[in-house]
Order: sequence, then C-alpha cells, then structure tokens
Amino acid sequence: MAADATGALGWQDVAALARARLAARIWPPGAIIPPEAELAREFGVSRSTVNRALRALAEEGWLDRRRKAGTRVAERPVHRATLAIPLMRDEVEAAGHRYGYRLLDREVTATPGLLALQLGMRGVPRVLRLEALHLADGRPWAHEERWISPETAPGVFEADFAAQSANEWLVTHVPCSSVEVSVSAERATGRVAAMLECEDGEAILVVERITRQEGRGVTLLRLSHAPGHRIRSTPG
Amino acid sequence: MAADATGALGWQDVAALARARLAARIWPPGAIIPPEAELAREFGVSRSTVNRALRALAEEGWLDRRRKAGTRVAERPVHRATLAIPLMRDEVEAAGHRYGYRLLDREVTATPGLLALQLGMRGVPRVLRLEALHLADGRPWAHEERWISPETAPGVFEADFAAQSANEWLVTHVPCSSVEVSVSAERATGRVAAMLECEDGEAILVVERITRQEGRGVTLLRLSHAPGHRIRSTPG
DNA sequence: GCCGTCATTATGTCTAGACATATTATCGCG
DNA sequence: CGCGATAATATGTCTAGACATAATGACGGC
Repeated sequence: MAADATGALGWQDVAALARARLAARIWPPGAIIPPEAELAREFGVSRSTVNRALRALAEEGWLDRRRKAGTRVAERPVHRATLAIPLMRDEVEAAGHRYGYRLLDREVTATPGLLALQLGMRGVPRVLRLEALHLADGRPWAHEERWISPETAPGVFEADFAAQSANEWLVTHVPCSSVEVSVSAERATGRVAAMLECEDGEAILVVERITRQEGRGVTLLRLSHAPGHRIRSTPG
Repeated sequence: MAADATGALGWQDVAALARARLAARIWPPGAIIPPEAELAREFGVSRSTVNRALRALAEEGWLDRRRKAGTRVAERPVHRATLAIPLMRDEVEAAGHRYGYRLLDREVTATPGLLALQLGMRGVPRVLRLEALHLADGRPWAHEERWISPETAPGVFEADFAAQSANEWLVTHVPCSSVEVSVSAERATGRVAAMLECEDGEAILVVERITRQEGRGVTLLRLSHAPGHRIRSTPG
C-alpha cells in the first residue's frame, strides 16, 4: 500500500494513477486501455490489485468493462448524484430544529387500482392509508400521505401510528431493498396548503417514493414539503 | 459459483444468503454477525469470497464494518436513491421528443462574489455566463443559466455555444469528478416564465448543479424546467 | 461471399496464505 | 480504582495461481 514505506502500490494508488491518465486524456474517451495483466506488470502489482482498481473506476462510471472486449474509457462519464433518504426526524434535526409529528388520519381502505399497479400488488384487497404532518419547531415541514400494503408489512394494522411515524415503524419492522423516487413541483392547494399553512398556489416540492422488498411493493409515500424546501445530493 | 454444477458458492450467493438472514431478522439490526473466517467455514468458501460479499452489503448500507470491532447490522439501513445526470439531449430524446437548443445569451462578466464562493474559485476575475433554452418538439423544455470558470475549463471562451450546448461541450472537453445537485420548487416569474411560455406563478422545478474537478469548481448550472417536469431516480 | 465453428483473449471470480491495521479487551501497576 | 502498556482479534489488502465465461476474430466449408 501507499502507507507502506516499501513503495509498493495498493489498489487505491492504482485507481488514482488511472484517474490521472483519464483526466490528462492519456486514455481518451472511447479508447481501449491496456489489459489488466499489462498494467499489473507496469505498476508492479498483481492482477487482482489492478482488477480492484479498475472495477472501482467502472462503478464510478469512468470505464466500461466487458469480457474479452477489454476496458474502454466511457465516452461520456454518466454522472450520478446520490440522494440520501433519511428519516424525517433526522432530516429535521439535522437542519437544527425540534422534530414534531402529528397523525392526521388513519383508515383501512379498499386498494385503489392505480396503487395496486404501482406497488405490483395482486390479491391484496385492503391497504392502510395514513395522513400525517411533520413539524419543525412546531411549524409545518412536510405533509405526508402514505399507503402501506399489509402483505409485505405484516402487523401494520396493529401498529400505533399516532405515537410513531410510519417511516420509523417501517424501518424497524420491514426490511426493504429498493426505493424509487420521483420529484416534482406543484402548486399547493386546498387541504395540503392549509396543513402546510401556506398560501394557495405556492410552489411546493412533492416527493413520491415507492419502497419495495424483493420487488414487491411495501409502501407508497407522497410528501409535500413546505415552500422553500431544498433537496440536496450527498457529496461523494 | 452458483452457475457451476459443483455446488460451490460464489460471492453473489453468499451475499444473497446474508441478505436472506438480514430479511429474516436472523441477524437483527444492531447485532454483530459472525466473523468472516467463521462464515467462510460455514459456507465452504474462502474468506476472500465472504469478504467480497459482506463488502458489497456494506456498500449497500446493510452492514457496518469496522476492524476488530466486527460487522454489525445497521440499525436503520440508510436508503439511497441515485439520480442519473444525462445530457439534456438524451433526456429529451429518451422521453420520445425531438431535441432542440437555442442560445439566448452569452457574456463574459466579472466573477460574482457568490459564484466564486460556491465554485471555490480564487483569482479568477472573469467567467463565462450563458443563457440557453432546451426544446422538446419545439416546445420549451428547460431554461438554463450557467457560469463556467475558464480556469478549470480552458478554451471555454473560444467554444461556439450557439452550435453546441454547454453540457455537451464540457462533457467532451473537461473531465469532471463530482457533481452536487440541489432541487427546489419555485414560481415562474418574468423572463424565465416567458421563455418557458408558461403563466406567471406556475410551479416549476429548479435544479442547481455544481460540477467540480478535483474539488475545483468547473461550472454552476441553474435549470428551470417547464411545468409538470418530473425527476425520477434510476432503478437499482 | 456467407456463415458456422473454434481458438484466442480479457475480464470475472475463487483459493490459500500472508501481512497490515485498527480497535478492543486484558492485565498489571501505581 | 484508574490508567497505560500489551495482547488478541476482525477486517483490509496483496499475491500468485487457477479456472470460468463471454465475446471477438480467424478459419474453413459451402
């Protein structure tokens, strides 16, 4: 490793060297870079180490690797930003506020057709619908409307969502695998505007999230944030 | 590997087995799971294979690994969603429209103080400011306001941004490392509303992006999308 | 010239062993 | 009892060698 006094390189060093060649266009976009074995010889490390380094760069989107075809520099590195999806409580507290939560409504309803479609549910006649408000220092932070499938979240009908937000209950009771997020801007109207204590027609950020467990839908969430809210990607 | 008829397991199989134990709460949140060596013995694979599998799960946020302390199941798996950041052209064409682009304004201006701060520029007296419109089937798709630092993007003053959007030029001329994204909802006003051909006060999605190269700011972009636009996370 | 077959090649993965490194736990001393 | 030195331990990483796998490209038959 680099930390060694031996001068031997670790995979992070190899990755850094490769990154430098990419930045300097020594390996220009579209070009095929030397095979692992050759780089291993050049850098004086084993092929595994080169493999680890190039695999990391490929995951970051810089390289495109295919068996036999070799490793190609991506024409245009597909940039990605990652959004963290924290608990509302953490988000509010991280912003320096005191978190508050109020359950507005709770009902067991027949499964809406669109919902069944989005969550990929079949033969689940009834779902739990919740409506809640998240508060920061007592002021509205976000309005939440949520549906939960009892199929993937057993015991959800018995949970006390007046005491604990759905997100917190789900996190501790249902292991989820994938999240799908959709963000849009809408104008606050009617009930949501009233709950958020903002003017009618104000621009608000609406986040819809579908959470799945092994491909089966667990919950659909529609979050209407108070005006002025920002979503930031996590650095890195 | 699993594809083998040998019955030997590969790292993906080990990861799947571990995932199953996590889902079944055999390894409950907060618990410490057996050390790699032990799992290697149990599964009949080498420690490297277990390491690869557990490392993957740790990257996904399921596990928390620390030397000597062992591997702990995350209390609450931090869910993440990743946003792809495509070229506007690709985004529009992927939506099934014909892409169009119009440069509205181009000027070299003194570096605004706030911009210098956000991009971490020092001693860069002048920057390029662009204003452009992206079209889908001839209709406004997004309004773009952008600043580019000539320090990290040499040659930017000579580029012809009437023929090619800034994004496309940058992608082929400047290797970038990190992107920071911020999303908010605003009301369309004045010039932007006119350009987007929407009513004043309409809710629009505003995306701000800062792109860096090795920590030095390259460009700041402010994209105002036409009403109704949605940002979706990439599955996976 | 066209198409199927086969050898070639670069990456993907696994193994066993070794050493590095960061903590944690323990033990002994004051 | 507190605290610092020390031993133990789990993960992090590297190596060399091996086989698997996918895809290419060349060759040969038609």
